[in-house]
Amino acid sequence: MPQAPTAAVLVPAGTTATQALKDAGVPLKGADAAVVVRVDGELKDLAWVPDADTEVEPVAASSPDGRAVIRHSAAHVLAQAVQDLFPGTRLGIGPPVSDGFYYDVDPEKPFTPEDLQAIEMRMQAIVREGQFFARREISDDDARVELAHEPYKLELIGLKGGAGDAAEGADVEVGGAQLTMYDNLDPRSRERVWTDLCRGPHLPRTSAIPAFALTRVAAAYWRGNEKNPQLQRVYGTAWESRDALKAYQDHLAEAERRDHRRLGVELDLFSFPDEIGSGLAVFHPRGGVVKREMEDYVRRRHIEEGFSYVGSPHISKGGLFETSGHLPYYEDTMFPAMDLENSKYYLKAMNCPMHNLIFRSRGRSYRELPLRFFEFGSVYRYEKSGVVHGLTRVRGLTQDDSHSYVTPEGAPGEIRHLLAFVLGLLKDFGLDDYYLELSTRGDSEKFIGSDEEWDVATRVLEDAAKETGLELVPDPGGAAFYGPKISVQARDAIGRTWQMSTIQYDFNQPARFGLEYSAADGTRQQPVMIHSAKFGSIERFFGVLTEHYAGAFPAWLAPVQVLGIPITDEQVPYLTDVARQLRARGIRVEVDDSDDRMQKKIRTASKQKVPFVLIAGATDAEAGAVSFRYRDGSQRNGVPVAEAVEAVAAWVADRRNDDPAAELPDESTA
RNA sequence: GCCGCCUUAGCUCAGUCGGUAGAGCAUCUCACUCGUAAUGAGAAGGUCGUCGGUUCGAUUCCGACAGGCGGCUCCA
Repeated sequence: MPQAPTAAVLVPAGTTATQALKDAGVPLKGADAAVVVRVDGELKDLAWVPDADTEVEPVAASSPDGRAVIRHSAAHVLAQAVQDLFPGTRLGIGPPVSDGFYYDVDPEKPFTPEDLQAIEMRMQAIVREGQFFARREISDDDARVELAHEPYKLELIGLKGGAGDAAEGADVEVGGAQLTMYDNLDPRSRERVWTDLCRGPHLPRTSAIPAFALTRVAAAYWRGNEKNPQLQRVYGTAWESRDALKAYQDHLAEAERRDHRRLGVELDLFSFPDEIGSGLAVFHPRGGVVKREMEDYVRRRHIEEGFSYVGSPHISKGGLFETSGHLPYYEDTMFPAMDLENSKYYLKAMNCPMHNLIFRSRGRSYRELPLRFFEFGSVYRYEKSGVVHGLTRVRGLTQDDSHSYVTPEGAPGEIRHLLAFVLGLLKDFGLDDYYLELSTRGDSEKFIGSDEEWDVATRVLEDAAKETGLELVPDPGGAAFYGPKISVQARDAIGRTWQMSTIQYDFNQPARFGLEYSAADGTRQQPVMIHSAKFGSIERFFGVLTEHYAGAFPAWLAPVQVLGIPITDEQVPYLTDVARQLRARGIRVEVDDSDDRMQKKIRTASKQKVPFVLIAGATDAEAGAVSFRYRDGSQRNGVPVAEAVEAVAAWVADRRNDDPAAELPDESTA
């Protein structure tokens, strides 16, 4: 990415920043052009004229701030185009966001895709015209008169200064103490053709927007509150150059290709039959292999880390969830109760109450602690219909859920242990793009327990999280009702983040369940319980992994690890024997004995993303050899069968996450 | 849950300005036996998401419901 021209420039009193930059030789055209200047951390228009000589820092179009300015200006052009084409449309807010911008508007009728095209064309016309963005200060009262026909803007005027709290993005419109309007002026007549309440800064002219495109239209609640009316949110993206826009669009296209929902169909991994219901997945044999490999590995690792594998049912009488405290808080996200034998039975939405009962099944000694229960617990949550999304947001999921029961003194050590375990596991699966989030108590009444308890719990988690050296993002108010949590947020192919692993410190449930252990001095003490899910949910982790590898799973996870392709039918028995030897080593291998031509079989294997393709023709068979073809198209010909079997078996046994290829050593010692 | 859009063969999609439909891939059959991403020919496959309404007639128009997609809100 190009670097901002950061060398400071002196703007003499009474001179425009533009003139000073020009005199200093700072570029004003192109991807590195200065689009605004920074003065004491504040961004100013290029037309800004200081009262006294002032040092400024040019802000390049390609810098994060520069892009935000381009996008903000593009949002204005969007709103202008909308009002040109659909007079009477009211304006909400139009801030830059990551990778683009949006403008919330309230038109007579929702926009159609054709409307979107028309808006984009009108925007292009406005950009070509090269209208000036002119800043104008205005008093609150004058603004109320001028914006009398814009009810949403009037509301913003009242929020001035504190606007950042009022609505995400609102502070870009009315952030400061002094209200400003930005007028769009006709380049020849200098007549005002459009105006908008805005804090700025903006590009000098509409023609300075280098490249933009509208992306989609959707509804959004005014000021983010579902009680408010829904506006039409038009999304767009804008960049410092056509190339940057193109690169972004290519990125989106690539993300679409990696979409786990698409790959799930193409690779025959899983599906969501309508007959079962929304958000309820079935895993097909190939997806089942991946899922089982994930589970086998994570189960083994839990046992190695001192966890005991336990089991619990999928439904329970409601009293259990009353005791745990879940039912009063989350009844609306649990499936409705079944009435049976004068009891209400619920599908479980969490596993912890069941594990608490295992703890309580007999007297516990401090000598047993930390006591660690783990299982693949299937839970059901009635997610709202609009939020269900592939495997990443489902209504039936399986958590690799564990609960550690520890003495209060033992809690910090156990949390460090869990955190190291979790991060190690993610790494074993090749996931490394993530950060930590610390979710703490908020103001809401849902959080139970004393301030002191929360403080202790939060500090313990925070200390452990900081020790990892990973980025730690605060998430106030995001905690569970019973305690704070650390979560690992992983980024998927499209840059969305998904909560994966969680570690939660819980001092409430042990009290609610009356959990006790006998301490060394003979007294009865209450343990602390620490909830932890490593994948989070198997389904979500599956989805994220699928996108991470674009369906080309590491060999140890791949549904089919080796595919044998004969050059002619003659080699089928030969390859079948090779397959037998591989199968004896635990390798998942198939031989393609279909009628297809060899080239077609290779194409099919490539599309199925099989890591090792073993080809054998007469030459190979006579030599007792096979030829490797890897996913990247590279080859290794004439490899003796014993060596080939060993190479594949070793690669898989090593759980290597990189892609096998000819130029890489097949036998890893690393 | 809210707003908008969408639902035609296993998959991806044409199409019918209202007269019950078509392609490619996949599948099956036959021929071909081929050295690193698509051999050829043929066959089979759909009460056009479901239910209701309008109509002489609905896959097409209208409504409800279900499912999907994009956002918003939510996410123990």
